[in-house]
Amino acid sequence: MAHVHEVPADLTRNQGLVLGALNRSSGPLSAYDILDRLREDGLRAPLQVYRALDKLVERGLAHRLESLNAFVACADEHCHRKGLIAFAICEGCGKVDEFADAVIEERLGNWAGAKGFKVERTTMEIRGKCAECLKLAA
Amino acid sequence: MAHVHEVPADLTRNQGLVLGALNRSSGPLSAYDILDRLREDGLRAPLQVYRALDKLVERGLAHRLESLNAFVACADEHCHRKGLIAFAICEGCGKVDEFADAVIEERLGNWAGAKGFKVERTTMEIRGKCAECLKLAA
DNA sequence: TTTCAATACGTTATAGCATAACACTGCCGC
DNA sequence: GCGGCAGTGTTATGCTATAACGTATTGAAA
Ligand SMILES: [Zn+2]
Ligand SMILES: [Zn+2]
Ligand SMILES: [Zn+2]
Ligand SMILES: [Zn+2]
Repeated sequence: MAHVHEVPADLTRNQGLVLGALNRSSGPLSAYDILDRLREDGLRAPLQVYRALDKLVERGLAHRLESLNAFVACADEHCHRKGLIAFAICEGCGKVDEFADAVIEERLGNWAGAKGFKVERTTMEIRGKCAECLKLAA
Repeated sequence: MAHVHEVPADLTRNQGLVLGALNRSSGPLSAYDILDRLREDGLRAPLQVYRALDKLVERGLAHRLESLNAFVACADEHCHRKGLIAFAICEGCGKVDEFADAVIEERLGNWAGAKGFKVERTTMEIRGKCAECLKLAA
């Protein structure tokens, strides 16, 4: 199990609930998944979840996985949105591994510099099978 | 304007129409955008477009941009789905630049090798502003 | 040539993801 | 107090994608 951030004290109620749901999950959750898990806590509409997610993602406490239309809690102790983050997503068990790579970041920076392109954010998602799932399938 | 593939002869009617629409567009199109542009040609349902897109993407003639839920025609003469492809998407004008980087690919390969992760496909999308749009804003 | 499998097609209905618009609340600085 | 700002709650709506059905076409195997 990867590192789990302590929950910052200044989150609002809804933000705390949503981050809690993400932290308790073993894999990515869609906004509607989250909503379903928080109905008992009083959440009723998708927008309540999306608004909380926006803030969490903005602060680097959660990440959006574009290729899944889903979200995960940040699993990297040092992450908090400095620099490029890559995700490896297992199609077998759904687990997500989060990592950073300075060389890749530099490489992208070079490309952007050469083209005069100003990078605002980068999505990098690897889909495949994790070691455990490969072992099981063998 | 980037290179445009000649349209392979063995495409079905619907596939040809969809690829045509993508080729004529200056930017990414959603499946529903494509549908709207092809109603005159007889297309009526999203599924007709999605099915064609599936085949085109499979063959490397088009690409899906996960962060936009949209599609582009392949713009790289050599592309055809060998290896990792990265996309730089301008938030200003919508233009998409497609490129490959062997170093990044190798780097990801290394990470995957070390983790025992089997890569099946990779999404890499840079969002930002292209040189032209930056010039205009200045 | 019949038969069978594979592939594409057309249509309706439905599921899943995301935001617009509006009203209201509580908080903090002025 | 007042004005601004961030958060909230709610309803309605829009966009993206697939399920499930049946039909048509094609191209080999039998
Ligand atoms: Zn993180
Ligand atoms: Zn796995
Ligand atoms: Zn391409
Ligand atoms: Zn631009």
